Amino acid sequence: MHKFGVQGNINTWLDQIHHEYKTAVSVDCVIFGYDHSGLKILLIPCDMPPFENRLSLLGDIVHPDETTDEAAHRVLSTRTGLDDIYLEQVQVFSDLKRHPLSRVITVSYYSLIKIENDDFLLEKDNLGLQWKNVKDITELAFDHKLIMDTSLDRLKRNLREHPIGFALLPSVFTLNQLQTLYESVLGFEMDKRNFRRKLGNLEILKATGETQKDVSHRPAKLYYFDKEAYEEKLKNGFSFGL
Amino acid sequence: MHKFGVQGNINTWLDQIHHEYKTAVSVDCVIFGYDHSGLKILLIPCDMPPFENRLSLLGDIVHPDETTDEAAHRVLSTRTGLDDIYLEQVQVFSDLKRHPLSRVITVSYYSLIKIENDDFLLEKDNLGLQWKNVKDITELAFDHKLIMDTSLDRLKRNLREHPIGFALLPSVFTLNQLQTLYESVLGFEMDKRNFRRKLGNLEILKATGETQKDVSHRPAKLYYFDKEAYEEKLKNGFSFGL
DNA sequence: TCAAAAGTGTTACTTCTACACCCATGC
DNA sequence: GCATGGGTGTAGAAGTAACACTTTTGA
Repeated sequence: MHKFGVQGNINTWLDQIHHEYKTAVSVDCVIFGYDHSGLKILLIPCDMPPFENRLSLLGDIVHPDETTDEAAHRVLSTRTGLDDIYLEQVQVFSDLKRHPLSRVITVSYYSLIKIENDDFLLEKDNLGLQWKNVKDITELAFDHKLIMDTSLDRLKRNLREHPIGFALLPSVFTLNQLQTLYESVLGFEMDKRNFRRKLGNLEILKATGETQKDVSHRPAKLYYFDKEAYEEKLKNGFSFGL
Repeated sequence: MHKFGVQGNINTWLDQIHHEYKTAVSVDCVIFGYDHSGLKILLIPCDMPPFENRLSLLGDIVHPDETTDEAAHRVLSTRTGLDDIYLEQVQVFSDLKRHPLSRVITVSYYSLIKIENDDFLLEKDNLGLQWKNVKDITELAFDHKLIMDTSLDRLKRNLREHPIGFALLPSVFTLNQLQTLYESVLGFEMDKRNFRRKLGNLEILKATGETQKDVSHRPAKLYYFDKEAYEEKLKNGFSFGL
């Protein structure tokens, strides 16, 4: 093999590239939801051999007139009817054999949605669309299990460094719900008093003044994430951490 | 616009995709090097209009028979003759107008090399290939400035959380060289004694027993990064941090 | 003997961890 | 009145940040 600089810079050579250098590009979305039973992702049955009996992530080919971010947003809004969803690019998977029909390079995203808003599951075009507990997922179609695991690692990290957990909870929540979310996703228990003290110091939660109703114990105060306060603090060099 | 589930799962619909949904995919490498004058990246002149007077990152189209990781490694080894280079995927850039000739989705990588090994600059096929100080770079061809900035952010973060700084230094170095690297990349000064204490506690550096030669001051001890010790510690739940 | 970087400890402050009891509500 | 989760403070440990002088070498 030649050693140095024999091929051109892509940017100078692109006009020599013919269509066999082109490839299909897709996006795959790991859509996380959360409820009392734990962290879940949204899956759909796969009908492509040899994966007919498996579930797969939601994805689609990237269209010529959209960015990959836009494609991911399109997949989400088409499937769920939801806009303004937390969405983050994870990474590219480009294994040659990852797709049985042809070469498909995929860009993975993860997103966080409030599981309470899942009326879209009833839509007739969404047949088979379902939530699965992350802990119960042992295999998926294609390399989607790998994509899920990679996204989950990313989620765990971001959960501690950015105020994104709120995107998985109802817009108003109790401190215990928040702590349980953290424990469930991260996989270890946290001390109640320390957790609450840290949150208090952050000063990004506001009490609604309301409390829980119809619970057979002392009702908890309800809070919401004060995004404006958070962004104001960001400007002053503040950084979130739990 | 239709609302729900009208398009198929990519995985079930791929056979319907014709070639106009295919696109060129490239990799672009932000190759970092470091010496006393600071952090640099490797650039090459661009000869594609309208960027004839700008420099660009090293990149190439992804071939049909290779992953994007392999393409990035190929670009690196073809240009520099170096193998076994630290390489990490950053993210995809897919803006529709990012490339003047046609749509090109690019996967960016950053890599770290020991600048002392830059004989490859002399190769005839590498005409114009050059190191530029990151601080002096105000514009690049295409969206490469954005790619550089994004990669630099990633580097800064990883530098504090993973033992990667060593990949930019000679295989044997002084503690002061290491500290200066950190200060230069991260952009703030660190306390010498605290820095050394932290490093000592990590127990991943070993003294060679040698010292600097031919310096007109007290010669510093030389160290190397003990990768085996580091990986052993990793298994026991250790995590790097500076 | 001077210049220049190497090397080394202590103290105050901040943050983190571990831990136990009373409170408000529904049944 | 009892079961259930809600809500609160303190003390010890660990880690971080700030700070100055002596040493070794070459010129």
